[in-house]
Amino acid sequence: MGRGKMVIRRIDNSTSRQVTFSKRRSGLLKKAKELSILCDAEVGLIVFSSTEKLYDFASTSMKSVIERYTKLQEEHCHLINPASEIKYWQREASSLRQQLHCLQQCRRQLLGEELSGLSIEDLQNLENQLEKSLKGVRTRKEQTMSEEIKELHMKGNLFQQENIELHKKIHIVSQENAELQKRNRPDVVSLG
Amino acid sequence: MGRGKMVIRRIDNSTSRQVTFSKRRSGLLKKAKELSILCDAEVGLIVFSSTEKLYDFASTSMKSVIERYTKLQEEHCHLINPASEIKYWQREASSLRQQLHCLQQCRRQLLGEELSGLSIEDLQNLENQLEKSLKGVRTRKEQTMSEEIKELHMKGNLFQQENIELHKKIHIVSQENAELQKRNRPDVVSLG
DNA sequence: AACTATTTATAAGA
DNA sequence: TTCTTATAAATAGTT
Repeated sequence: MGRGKMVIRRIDNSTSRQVTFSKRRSGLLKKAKELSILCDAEVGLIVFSSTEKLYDFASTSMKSVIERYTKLQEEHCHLINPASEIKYWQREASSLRQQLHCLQQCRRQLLGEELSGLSIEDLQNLENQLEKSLKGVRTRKEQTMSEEIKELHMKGNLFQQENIELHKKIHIVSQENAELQKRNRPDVVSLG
Repeated sequence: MGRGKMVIRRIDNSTSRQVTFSKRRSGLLKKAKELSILCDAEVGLIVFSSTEKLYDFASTSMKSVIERYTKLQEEHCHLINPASEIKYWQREASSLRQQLHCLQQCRRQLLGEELSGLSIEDLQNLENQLEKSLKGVRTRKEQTMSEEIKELHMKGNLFQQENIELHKKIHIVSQENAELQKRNRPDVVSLG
């Protein structure tokens, strides 16, 4: 719903990601509220932005929603005693380890390693992705370099200006000097 | 959004309330998911229907969302008497999460995203790495392709060989057939 | 933050 | 329930 068709994938541009977050967050909160009212449902919604900020809605109270939720989960497995909580964290760690493993494998492939086991299609996709990456990196590098060049030019110009001023000052001072020496010559002679 | 304008107020008719609940619930869950993906947000959504049924979505895990939420609310309050083992696993999960975050960032850079903040040297290194990766991928692709071609050739040859053999057999069999028919012709005539 | 061209969601009907 | 369709609502890109 907008000017263009959206692909649901992380928005790269940080600014538009922020803007979209703001718009969609309010839309989501509104719809959560509407659902609770229209359909007499108990709704709890928690959103953490990528900047760690919290936004939430609860039709009754978040405490009530969370309690009802956890109570329902506990009906199946009693997660109250420490033993099961340990198990929970073990499972959590295991899941995270799995994600890590997956990402590491992906990273190795992006590094051009561990390519055995990939089909020709996979390899083609990887090649396309790497070409895209390379293009992005080069664009960014050139941009950064020209920015730096611009900055160096500006600095150079400033130094040049300062140089000219300093030369002028030196000229003036040496003229004053010459003048003083001329005036002082008689004294010098008298001293000799 | 529908045939008529909606007033946000409890729907009296139980059937259409149910229908609306079903439609809007899926819409809400979809939008919650989209927000989490598009904007890299941690989202948790809990919905209890008026018939006590639970529907939920969590971008990470509901436990993680609820814990983050309650932790933020409690801010300082340490949960008393935590078995040190629980703490251990929490720390473990935290560390793994950090590693995940780090790898994700690395991966994004390899995908040519999130390049702001990198120095020219960083970008140069990244470019070199990507070129190396690309070379590796291409080499591997070509290798895989020529292996496949070789294999296909071999298979083709085998089939061709088999074909030749089959043709020979057919030839022999049909000759035998012709021979038998010739011999049997008198019998056939006597039968007629 | 406002505007609008579009897409998306969905209310009502089949 | 599921599909269709007319219309309301949301929102992506723009100013």
